[in-house]
Amino acid sequence: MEVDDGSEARVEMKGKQSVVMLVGAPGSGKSTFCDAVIGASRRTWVRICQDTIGNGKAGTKAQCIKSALSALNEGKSVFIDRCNLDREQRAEFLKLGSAQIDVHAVVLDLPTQLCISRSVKRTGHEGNLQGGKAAAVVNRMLQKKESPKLIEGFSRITFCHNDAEVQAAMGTYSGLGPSDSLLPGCFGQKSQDAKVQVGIMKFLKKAEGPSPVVSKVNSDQSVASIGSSEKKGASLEREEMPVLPNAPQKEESKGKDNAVQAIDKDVPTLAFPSISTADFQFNLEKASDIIVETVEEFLPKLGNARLVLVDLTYESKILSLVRAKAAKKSIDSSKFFTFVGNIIELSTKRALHCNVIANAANWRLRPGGGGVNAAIFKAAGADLEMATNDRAKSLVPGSAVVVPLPSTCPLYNREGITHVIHVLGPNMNPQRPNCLNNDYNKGCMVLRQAYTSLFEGFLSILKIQETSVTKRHEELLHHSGRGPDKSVGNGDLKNKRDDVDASDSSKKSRGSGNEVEIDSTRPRTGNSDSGIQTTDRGMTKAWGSWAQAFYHIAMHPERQKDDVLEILEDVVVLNDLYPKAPSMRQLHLHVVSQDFNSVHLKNKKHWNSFNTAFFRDSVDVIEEVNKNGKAMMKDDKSLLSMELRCHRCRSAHPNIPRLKSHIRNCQVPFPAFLLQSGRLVRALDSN
DNA sequence: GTTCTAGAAC
DNA sequence: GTTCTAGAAC
Repeated sequence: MEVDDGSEARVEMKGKQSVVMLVGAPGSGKSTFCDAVIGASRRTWVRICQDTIGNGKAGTKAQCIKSALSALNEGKSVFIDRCNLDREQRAEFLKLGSAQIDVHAVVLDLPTQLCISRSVKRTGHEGNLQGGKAAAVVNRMLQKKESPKLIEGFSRITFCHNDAEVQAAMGTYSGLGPSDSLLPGCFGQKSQDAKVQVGIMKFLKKAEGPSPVVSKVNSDQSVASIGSSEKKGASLEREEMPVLPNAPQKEESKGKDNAVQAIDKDVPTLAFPSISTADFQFNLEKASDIIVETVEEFLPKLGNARLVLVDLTYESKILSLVRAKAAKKSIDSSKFFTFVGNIIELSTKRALHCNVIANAANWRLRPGGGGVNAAIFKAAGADLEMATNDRAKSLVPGSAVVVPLPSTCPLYNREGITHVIHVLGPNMNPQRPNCLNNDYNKGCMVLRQAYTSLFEGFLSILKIQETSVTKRHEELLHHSGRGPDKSVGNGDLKNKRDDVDASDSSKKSRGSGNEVEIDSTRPRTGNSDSGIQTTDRGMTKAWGSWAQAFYHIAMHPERQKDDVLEILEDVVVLNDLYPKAPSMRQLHLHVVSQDFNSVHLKNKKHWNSFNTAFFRDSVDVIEEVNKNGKAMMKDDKSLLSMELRCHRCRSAHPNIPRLKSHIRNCQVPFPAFLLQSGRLVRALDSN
């Protein structure tokens, strides 16, 4: 399996071709997707659209196949731009695949309402699906849809549920050079309740099979065990993205596109324009390198926060360069992606919620001029001018200044933007003051400084927010009646964040339950899209960042090639990240040996997690699932602090070193319960 | 989950 | 004084 590491690793043979089948309802953006990739790609693509294939009019599936074949024969790659919603429709096109030709699916699974509203609104669409009929047609089609599966013959399937994911996928395909190929596998699929159980049971059946996996390290006997990391009421459900109580439909009635799920509103996001490439005429190739490199450097520091490079049109050269370079570096596209839209109306017009935006400012920090600077100052009104003036009077190239927006500011009210970061890049335009005269040595350095200052500014906002949220949490816990401290310096920022929290809460609480308090006080960083889980008792639970490792692997197994042994549709097989099996988020099944003589087993909690009732054997869990449909964890922390007893002879020992020296020599047979029901599986021919 | 460390236990 | 544990921080 090759991995895109930015080197030549992904090159296979000369001229690897792809057939990419778009899967989605009318209005889901299939044609836009194809056009964006074709416009930016270094590979030759042909879009085959059934709506136009008959001399500009609708044609047949057979005509599409014929055109696809001839394009493939010419060495081109092909987009199949038709709905392809059910398996039967897709089957014919899958036959186009071969050893040299991968067939991929890109599933544009956007909200039905959005597809309908786009279909209804569109004029002159090739498929002639306009007006009121569209809603009925889209609805009917979506009722019949079957999600594509690898088993149909796709080598890669990418699911997109919102605009951001669509643009990330565009970036991935735009970045493909003529001889590149993408990793196989299924990406971005959301779990569906019913199917999940099936998937897990399939996996458990494998473990029950005749030749269970045998632990490779110093084991004399092995047992397959199941470990769910749920502490309370664990049921065998795969993790899925938490769903917030208010689905996007509410706002759709206002006629806004709601492509991005409500969940995105909780993710701190910086939207920034390309600095210096417009008015200051900075070289695009160099600028895109600097953007991607600086982003790559900052992403690990940003926790769950996102960076989004924004430009006005799909034809934007800088966006496509950055998309391609970011894809080549395998930058996490959920953390950094490019986005088409106007930076001052991303939330209301494009459903991308950004709490911070960057302004490509001028050195005097004055409104006017053109482009982004003029637009932002105009949209923010006098509030931004005053707030900026409080912070700084001018900027040197390569620096940035963070300006909190007062709550009266229209950008704050309408778009939910809490801060603007002004940033000044190098000027390469001889028509403008302080031109660098084509000195790109200096120019690149200054541009890099500019992005660094910008991202550091964003980081400082995140830290202030974190402190404020934690503080609020503490206040709630202690039922403190006093107001927030009015400290000098960033005191106004702190208050502002509190305002934001309050407004978030009131939005969420409309018509929904009373989980708002927990939601609005939870830490905002470090738990990302994944760290909060609602248990079946309606409580929310935060996972520590360490416990998320499996989640990240499960979501993106292709990025962990050193640890991952096998990627199946429902299951990832990997070497333990920690030599001693950890309690992690994500249902996982361990292979554990019975010697317990490991240097990594260091304390009481370690020992007792394997040698008390806290430990659930896979045999028992499977039986419980078969009987009750789910399995429960032992909800008893005291099990982990019990006295230390030998797992063979049950003798008690005062501390870990004494216990360990005992178990090295204890030869008493294993207790009876372990010997029953196939709990112990013998490894090879040793005893 | 691991690492670090103060303080308990020896 | 050294060993070990338990809790906090990561």
